Amino acid sequence: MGDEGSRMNLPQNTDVHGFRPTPLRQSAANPPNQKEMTRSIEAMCTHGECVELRPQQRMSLPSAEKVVLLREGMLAIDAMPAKGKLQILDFLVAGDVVSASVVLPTRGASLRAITSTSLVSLDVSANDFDVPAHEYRTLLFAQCQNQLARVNIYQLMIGRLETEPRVASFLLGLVLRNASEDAPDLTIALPMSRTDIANYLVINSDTLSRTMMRFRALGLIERATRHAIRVIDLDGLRKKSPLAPLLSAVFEKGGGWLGSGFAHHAERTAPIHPPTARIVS
Amino acid sequence: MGDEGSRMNLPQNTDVHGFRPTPLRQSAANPPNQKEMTRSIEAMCTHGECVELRPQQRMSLPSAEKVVLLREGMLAIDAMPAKGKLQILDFLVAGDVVSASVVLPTRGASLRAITSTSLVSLDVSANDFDVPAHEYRTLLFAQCQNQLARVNIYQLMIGRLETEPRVASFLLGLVLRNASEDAPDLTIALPMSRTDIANYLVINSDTLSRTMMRFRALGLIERATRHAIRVIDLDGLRKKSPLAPLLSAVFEKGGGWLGSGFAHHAERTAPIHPPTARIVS
DNA sequence: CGTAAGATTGACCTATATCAAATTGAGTGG
DNA sequence: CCACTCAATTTGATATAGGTCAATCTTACG
Repeated sequence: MGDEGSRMNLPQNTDVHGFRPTPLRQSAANPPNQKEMTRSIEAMCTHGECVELRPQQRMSLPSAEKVVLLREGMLAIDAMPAKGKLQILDFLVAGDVVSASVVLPTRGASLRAITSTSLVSLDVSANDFDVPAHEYRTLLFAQCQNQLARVNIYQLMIGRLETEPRVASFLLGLVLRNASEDAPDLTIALPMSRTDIANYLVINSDTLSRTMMRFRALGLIERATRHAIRVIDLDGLRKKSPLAPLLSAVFEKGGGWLGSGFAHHAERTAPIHPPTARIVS
Repeated sequence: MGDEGSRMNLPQNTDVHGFRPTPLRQSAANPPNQKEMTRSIEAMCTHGECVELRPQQRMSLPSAEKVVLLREGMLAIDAMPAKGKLQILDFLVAGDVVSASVVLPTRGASLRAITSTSLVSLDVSANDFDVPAHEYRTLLFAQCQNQLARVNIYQLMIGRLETEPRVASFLLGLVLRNASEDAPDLTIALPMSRTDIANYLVINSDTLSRTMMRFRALGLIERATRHAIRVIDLDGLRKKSPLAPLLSAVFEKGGGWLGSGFAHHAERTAPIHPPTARIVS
């Protein structure tokens, strides 16, 4: 298909959403050479089909032999375990990959763009490009490990935590992922709607709203815009989340468990307009 | 350490639990040669440290460079997201592997033997044995994919399903994994306690009990022994589980999504005595 | 048999879901 | 620049699934 589909003249979106394509991160154990990896990815990209999606545009899941690499923007993985009950399994950011095994063919499962996104669809079995098969395998393995770690945190979040700890953990994860020690800009972007967040956390969006408001009343956070909040009392937030140590270990700079979380930088987040939805593929 | 630890004279346990060490299964995409794989595993085993665990014995999680391969028996992966709230992330059976990335270092996370188990601890970075590095990588990757698929189902189960569908899905998964088309023995073993199951499903054990009783009253299942139930009305069970199609696709013989589920054969399940707990390592 | 851990059952209560109404605010057209 | 419109969010009122606690009941095993 090439990169047809949806690359029409978006007023200014192409320039507005603030996501830089970041290189894939590796798992802590056996970290392959960073520069090498980046090159591999570039090479792989030239062999895949590029697709651009506009906000709220959907895409079917990659087939078994395919792997989708997100280069820019934010994607949601939607699933529908029970009729009418949407669950968002993950928010993906630049550098993340999706393969069929990451998202089983559940009824109603699909990828949905939160912001304008740019992605490449690669063929897993095609070993015949510039990239050595070994490197390629390593990359996939690293990503797989990565996904597993993310999924683990998610399991714990939606498993036994009550609403407050759950929301706190979500926010904390976002902050830790973004914050740099020197410039503690604790603003986090939430390009997705409250409903999306609620579906991710497996709570009601009303309940989410109430909880966020309570956090605001407690002086833990404040609202920057509708799609960005600033954390005021980081320690207070930590106290609300039993997963705080785990989140630090995994997401924090230097914590070094692995990279590539579901967060992204906030200061570049500008107005995001979700125009029309359209189905691709 | 070799295989010291806990191999004292258990009355008859060593002979009683009915788990055969099964070969690792592969993901559907790119399935490596089965016989080759089995050989790899054998070879790898000779290079790892073997450990035997008795029921309820605990073991710390494998360190980052290690991978634990379960050869026989059943293990639970315990985690404690919030103080006092145990969550069982997975039940592992012969052929499954655990690595650090599969279970993040959460507070209170550990492996616990449900039945007597036999396992090997392998060093991921040691590429210098009989097994070609390539094969080894492939194996790990396949297992990783495997885990991801399992984890996905789990997410959907504990995510948005209510109690009945959740329990039904759990049972259905177990049945589908065991049943062979010709001899539909719908007996499933539950070597773990109700509390363990409840902690896996993230529901209260009281609620689990009630639900199971309701299923029994509805004629969906009947109790064989305390640690085994028989499914009477498979279709009835399916109707209770929105995940039925997914479970079929993943676990059913010939469904061919992948192998290695959390279920195991039931007819060989004999009295299981959980004697004393002990901490290893 | 006796005993104790595990499983079932009942009574009650609370955290969230649900539903609906009120508010906000981003995009639009004058 | 302002009023207008519609969707997203917040907030209030109410309902309920499932959690909690305590009292049996079962069953494995000494």
